[in-house]
Amino acid sequence: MADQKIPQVTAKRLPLYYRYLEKLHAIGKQRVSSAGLADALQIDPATIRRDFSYLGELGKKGYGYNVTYLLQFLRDFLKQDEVTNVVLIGVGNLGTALLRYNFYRSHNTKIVAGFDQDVSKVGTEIDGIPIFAMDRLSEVLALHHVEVAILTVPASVAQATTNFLVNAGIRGILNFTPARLNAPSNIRIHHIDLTVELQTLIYFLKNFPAEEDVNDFTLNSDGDD
Amino acid sequence: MADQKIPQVTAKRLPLYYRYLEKLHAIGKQRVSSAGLADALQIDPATIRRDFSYLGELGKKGYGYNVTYLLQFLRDFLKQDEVTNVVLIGVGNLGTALLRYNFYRSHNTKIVAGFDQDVSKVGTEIDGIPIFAMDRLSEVLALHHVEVAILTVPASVAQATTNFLVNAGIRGILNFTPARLNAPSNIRIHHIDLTVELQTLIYFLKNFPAEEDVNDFTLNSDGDD
DNA sequence: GAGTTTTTGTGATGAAACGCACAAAAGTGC
DNA sequence: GCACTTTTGTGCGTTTCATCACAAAAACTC
Ligand SMILES: NC(=O)c1ccc[n+]([C@@H]2O[C@H](COP(=O)([O-])OP(=O)(O)OC[C@H]3O[C@@H](n4cnc5c(N)ncnc54)[C@H](O)[C@@H]3O)[C@@H](O)[C@H]2O)c1
Ligand SMILES: NC(=O)c1ccc[n+]([C@@H]2O[C@H](COP(=O)([O-])OP(=O)(O)OC[C@H]3O[C@@H](n4cnc5c(N)ncnc54)[C@H](O)[C@@H]3O)[C@@H](O)[C@H]2O)c1
Repeated sequence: MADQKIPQVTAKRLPLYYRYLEKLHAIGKQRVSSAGLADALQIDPATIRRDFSYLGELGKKGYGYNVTYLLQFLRDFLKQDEVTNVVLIGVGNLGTALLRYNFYRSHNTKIVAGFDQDVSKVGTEIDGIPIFAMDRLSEVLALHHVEVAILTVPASVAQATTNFLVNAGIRGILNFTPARLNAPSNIRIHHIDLTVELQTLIYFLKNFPAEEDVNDFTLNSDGDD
Repeated sequence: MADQKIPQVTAKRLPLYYRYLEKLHAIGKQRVSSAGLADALQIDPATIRRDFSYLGELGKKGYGYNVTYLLQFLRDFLKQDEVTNVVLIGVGNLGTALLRYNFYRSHNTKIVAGFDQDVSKVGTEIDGIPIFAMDRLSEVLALHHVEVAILTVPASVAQATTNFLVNAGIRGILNFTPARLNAPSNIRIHHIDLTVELQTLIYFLKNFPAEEDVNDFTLNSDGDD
């Protein structure tokens, strides 16, 4: 793989570009400029060009970017033809919504199984996705080559569940609980804290009424966050 | 309001501090150091001290921070005693999960109503929260002094719905749809793109297997914002 | 109460990301 | 095929955020 060090923020924007290019391709558009992308995605055109420049010289001066070529390039780069299987732990309100939302329909990610402690849920299916008891975890991970888990259990059991997941071989966790999880440093954890997102929006609204927009993918979060 | 310019990232971390201080207070802890907070929240202690320093000199050298005092200070600063009413537009899978999750239980934010186009949903209640038709929006906003909306409609109607919301007086939108919304610059929009979050996690996992953790609020950055 | 330890608040430095501005290349029009 | 327009790729200054490192202050110890 010829992927050098791509800045974190760039890696977060690539799926956005990819998604919009799919849309352009679907409506038969042949070419697009950084300015065109900028309008649609509300990202500075220079930032977009810089992002692409990390991947190579993908455009042509005076022309812009060829939609089909760029789309294919990003598909390869993001490995969009390989399907990634994931599991979901905690089939409650939020977990059920995520199971029902079929990521696979529009993306290369598939939730292959749900897990829950509640015996009344075990053995059922949600939109064709089977729900298992926790003690079947290792088995299912091995069968479907799963390394990523979505965590939607109550915060009180989040750490214990994490330990269990790590032990079973999970390497990445998308954590929806408000708990800050401890795990070995080779385990990648992204936090999505919906309560904080809402609180932060309200805070900015109350305190900086007429500020400019700020893109906010999870700083996630955020992170990123 | 004695709030100067607080860095964006700091504003996103304050609710995290607040939440943890509540927990400490509940178990009767009197004092906490930046190192103690750092351990629990996985944020560098210098960053934490710097964050607090924007708000004033809240700690005491050689002692740390008084939990009760700091909690009260943050409560005031974040205006945690004022309840903020919000509405939710699009009572589908995700919308229903959010309605069922009572933000109010642990925070100062209350979803007072849901709205949906689907007549079979209008007139029902979810956990005591009434669901209205879209044409009742202005009325409900005025009644409850609502300025913030959570948007969980299909992406295809997201822009039209946004226009409608802005027109009705909404000033802040927490957008769960993958659409990039256009709105006047005085409207604050935060994006939470769950698909991108998942894709980004997988990307990092595939390409940088043994990297260090990166906080990702939403930014979530958000991050993400 | 003198000496030791703890811990803050912040100056200084570094790292990451953003976006201006422009040369160079390619396309378009006549 | 010449003049003009479009648009990329990137050098570079700016902004934003993270973290080191340390003096100063307060708290403990005995
Ligand atoms: N629902 C939301 O809108 C929302 C919003 C913000 C944050 N969250 C967070 O997301 C998480 C899930 O929220 P929810 O509303 O879906 O809660 P929920 O109670 O509806 O669902 C939790 C599920 O986890 C299962 N569970 C409990 N202990 C378990 C264990 N040890 N192992 C496996 N499964 C277990 C329960 O049986 C239940 O099905 C919580 O941490 C919550 O704080 C949810
Ligand atoms: N469910 C998830 O886990 C998930 C994950 C990622 C992104 N999303 C995004 O969140 C949004 C909602 O997802 P969902 O799974 O809840 O979808 P859904 O189809 O279950 O719910 C959408 C709801 O919006 C209502 N609606 C449709 N048009 C409307 C209009 N013009 N005005 C008012 N209401 C209208 C529908 O009646 C429905 O109740 C989508 O944009 C989706 O892309 C959802």
